[in-house]
Order: sequence, then structure tokens, then C-alpha cells
Amino acid sequence: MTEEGTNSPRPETAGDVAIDTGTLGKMMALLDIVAGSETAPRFTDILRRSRQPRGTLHRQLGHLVAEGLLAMRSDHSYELGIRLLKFASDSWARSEFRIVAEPHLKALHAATGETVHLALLRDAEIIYLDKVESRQAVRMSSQIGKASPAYCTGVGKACLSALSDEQLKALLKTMRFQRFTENTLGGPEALLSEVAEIRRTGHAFDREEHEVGIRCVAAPIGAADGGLVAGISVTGPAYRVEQPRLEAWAPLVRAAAGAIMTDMAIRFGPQRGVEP
Amino acid sequence: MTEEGTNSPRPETAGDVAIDTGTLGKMMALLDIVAGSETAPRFTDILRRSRQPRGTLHRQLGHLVAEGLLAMRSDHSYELGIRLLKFASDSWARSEFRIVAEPHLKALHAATGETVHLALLRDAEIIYLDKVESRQAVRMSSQIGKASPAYCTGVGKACLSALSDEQLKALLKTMRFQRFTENTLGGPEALLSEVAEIRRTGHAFDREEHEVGIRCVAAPIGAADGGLVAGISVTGPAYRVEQPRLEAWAPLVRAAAGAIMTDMAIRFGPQRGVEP
DNA sequence: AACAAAGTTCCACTATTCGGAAATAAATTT
DNA sequence: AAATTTATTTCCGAATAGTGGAACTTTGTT
Repeated sequence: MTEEGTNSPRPETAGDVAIDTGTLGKMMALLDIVAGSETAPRFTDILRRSRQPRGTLHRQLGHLVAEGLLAMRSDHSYELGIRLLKFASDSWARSEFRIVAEPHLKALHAATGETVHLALLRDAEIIYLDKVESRQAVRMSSQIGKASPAYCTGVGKACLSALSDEQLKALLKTMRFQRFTENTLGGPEALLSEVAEIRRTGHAFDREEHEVGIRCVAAPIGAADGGLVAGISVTGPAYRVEQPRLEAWAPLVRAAAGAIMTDMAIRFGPQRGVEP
Repeated sequence: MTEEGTNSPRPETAGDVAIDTGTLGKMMALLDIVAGSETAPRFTDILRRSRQPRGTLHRQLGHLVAEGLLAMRSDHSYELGIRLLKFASDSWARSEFRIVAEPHLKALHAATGETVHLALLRDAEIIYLDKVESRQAVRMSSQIGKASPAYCTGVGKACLSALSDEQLKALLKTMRFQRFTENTLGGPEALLSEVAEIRRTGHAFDREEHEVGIRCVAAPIGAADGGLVAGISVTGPAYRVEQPRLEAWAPLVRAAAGAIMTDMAIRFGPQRGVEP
């Protein structure tokens, strides 16, 4: 039942005016439609959702398939192509940010024994960039690249707290508050007051707001120039990870986030005046 | 040094005439340039490799960045954007083929105790779609989506053996034979005779041809309609996995490949006459 | 401070995309 | 099995978006 509107109204980079990306933008919108469908859509399904003329859509899909961004199955339904996997693999392997963060994630995992995540803000979603855990019942790669709403996750709220008020305000307009558990924040007011608290303390909690039985502490990582908004978190099952324990870990998480920022500054730093 | 020519001369889908993908094709070529660079390239680097006018390139890169396919760092160098990660995650999670294959990969791993791979052929490369292993010294996600040349890997050669002679011939023209180890196949002749052998026996070996100390047995998976060419393999360190052992596993690998094909046929099958 | 190199903007020109309609192919019903 | 409906693919003049040379601005260097 994936209806219209699953695909965000493309606010592009938060805060900026959405620039027109022409043909490319249309192509990406099609990829979004395919990616956002529960089941592989057929030509007519895409036609309905894209509101484009038949001829146009047909050529566009043809190009997407020829480039390996989409694949057509034998029953004429479309799925995302494997070329995307290859790009993602390169992207992940080379991401300076992930590489810099990795040792700190491992240290945090060693100190806490629980799962550590690294995630990045994109529009009103966070995208998991890395995950460190010891006993992996669930498979790691199933998480990397996954997107979740910012307002109901620890890292997400931490990221939001690192934005400027204008950016945050702009993003709020694009958000749809869906209730995942009974603790999920219900609307903009609740989120804003939570963000204020996070700015004060420097860390965010997820008190079973996205998934029942899952809690976390997170801290924001914001590049000095505002070009990077990310966060790290320590996540665990509610039965094992009580609130006091989360609070005890908070300083560690903040310290790790700080260390990552420092390392990033060292690596890319001597560019534009760190000192005033 | 990643020089010109790293990016394949786009044979598109093997055997077919390369169709023009217009604007999209140009954009993807740019992504390829960024993905194929050792270090994040700056505007001028891309300018040199793309051989396009400055103004044009500038707008194109702007569009790619606006769409989240590329990201510009603070020093004006470009890296692949995280939107690609998100697409890849969706692609992977929903891939019917991977889902169908997964239990068979696990069974094969349980039977052999060694690492099992699932990979797909794309042009003259294979792309790893999945990996099952128990003790993971190396992190799993670092492999998924990775591309390797077909001619020097077990799954790669298995895939090639499933192609028609015309398709294989067309692909051969696009291949550049690079020597990775002293066992790497040196040219088209060696590859063709090896493919003949694989077609006869139904399985392929990698005798430390891609990496010293790594061996594997692989079997091809080809969809009836030729729309899917893939393979699975069991891989292990040379000191633990001797040739006799590989040969003993070959029937298991072939059986697993067969089972995956059967399951795919059942899942998508009742379409066009399975019975004559 | 002056120079050089890299990055960005502008706008007349042109190749690409658009989109309606008509042909073909695949399912479904009679 | 033929007819009907629905889905997919092809075509081509009109409209749009992309192109590319040159001028301009910023950044880094001698």
C-alpha cells in the first residue's frame, strides 16, 4: 500500500532553496518511486505515481535500465539495479568520515559492550553509516545505508540539535510524525522541547520511541562549517540497558563524538581559521 | 594512479548494442570518475578526465550534489554521496534473488564451514551480492557491492561459462587482463579453454588467481531466459583448503546453485511454459 | 602586493527530452 | 479459440533543458 507521498517533497539540502536538477532530478524521482514501493512496481504503477506521459516515462525507464540503475524482471516489474550497490560499496569504503570515526566507535563498543552506531543526517532522515557490535544475531550489512526518521531516534534527535534554528524550522515543515511506539514524540512542540534539552545536556536519549524494547544514548557530531551533521549512539535492549546506565554512558558518548570532531578537524582542519 | 580507461567503455548489457542514455549517461560517467578515483578528485581533476567544457561540468556536478549523489567536501573535492548508500540498502533488502538464495548459502556454509559468496555478473565484472561466514575477522559489509574482474575469480568464470558464445565473445573484447598473482589467467585463449572446462564439469576453481592464498570452487546460476547470470562459491585460505577438498565440495556447490535456480523458477516460474 | 590557478556565472545556440497518439503485445473474458 | 480489454512499446514535431565559450570572482602562491 505505498501511496503517493511516501517520497518526500524533496527539500534538497536543508535550509537552502531547492534547486532544479532538471533531467537528473526526474530520474532520481523515478528511482525513489521504485525504492519506496513495497513490491516491485510495474510500468503502469510507476506511470500512476509519477504523473508523466507514457512515452516520456518509457524512455526514462529505458535509460535507467540501460545504466544499470534499475533492472526489469521477467514479469516487467522494476527493481533497483545492482550498479547502485557498487557505487555504495565505493562510497562506504572511501568515506573519510567513516574511516576517521571507526576507531572511536570500536573504543565505545569496548567500553560499553553494546552496539554502537554512526549515522548521518540527510533531510529529515538519518542514514546509518556504520555499526559496531560483537555478537551479531542480526547481520550487519542489513543496517548500513538504512534510513530512519530523525525525530524518533537517538542519533536523529542529536543531529537535529546540532542544526541552526532556521534549519530546524525548515525541516520541521517537511516532517510527518508517525507513532511507532507509545513513547514516540507526537509533534513539533514535543520535538522542539526535546531538542532544547539535548542542546543543554549535550546528549539525546531514545526511550523506546522507535521500537519497543530498544533504548539508546546519542551525541551529535557537527562540523564547524555546518557541512556535516551526524551522530553516534550506544544502543541496547531495554531489559539490559536501564536509564541510569544510559546516563552513565552519556559522558563517554559525548567524549567519543568530540574526539571524532577533533580528528576530523585535524585531518581537514588547517584550512580556514580554527582560531578567531 | 587511476588513469583514463579505468571506466569501461560502457558495453551496457552484454551482447546488446550500447544505447544512448543521453543526459543520464553523462551524469553516471561523472559518478564513475569520482568512484574510480583513488583520492577524492577536485573540480579540475574531473574536468581533465571528463573532457567536457568547464561551464557544462560545473552545472552537472552541481546537479549531482543537489541530488545527494555526490558530496563536496570543504576543500572542494568531491566524494560519492550518501543517497547512494540508501538506494543500495533498499536494493539489497528487496532483491528477490538474494532473498531466495540466502537459505541455500547458509546451508552451504554449514556443510563446508567456509565462506560462501553470492555474486552477479555485470558487464565483465562480478558484484558481490551476499556473503555468509561465521567468524568474521573482516567486516561483512565491506564486501557487499564490491566489484572484481570476472576472469580471475571463481564466480566470475562460472558466470562467463553460462553466457552464450556470442555474449562471451563480445565481453572478451572489453576485457583487459591484469596479472594479480602468478596463477592469473593471462589472456583470452586461457580464459576460453578454462570456460570450456567449466561448461563440461559444471564448476569453476580459483587457484589463487586473484589473491595469493585464497582458493575457491564456484558454480554458475543462469536464469532460463538469460536475464540473470550469477554464481555462488565456497572460498577459503589455501593452507586449509586443498584442491582435493575443493573437488569434494564441487557437487555441493553445484547442487546449491541448482536449488537456487529451481527456487527462482518456482517463485517467478508459472509464466511462460515450463513444460513444453 | 601582484600573480597564477581554481572555481563560478552568464547567455545565445543546439541537442535532448517531451508528450500525444497510434501500433503492438500480453492478459482476460466470452 | 476468438474477441475484448489492458498493458507496453514506438514515433515524431514541438518545447525544453543542456551546451560551451568567454568573462568574472575567489582562492592560493611567489
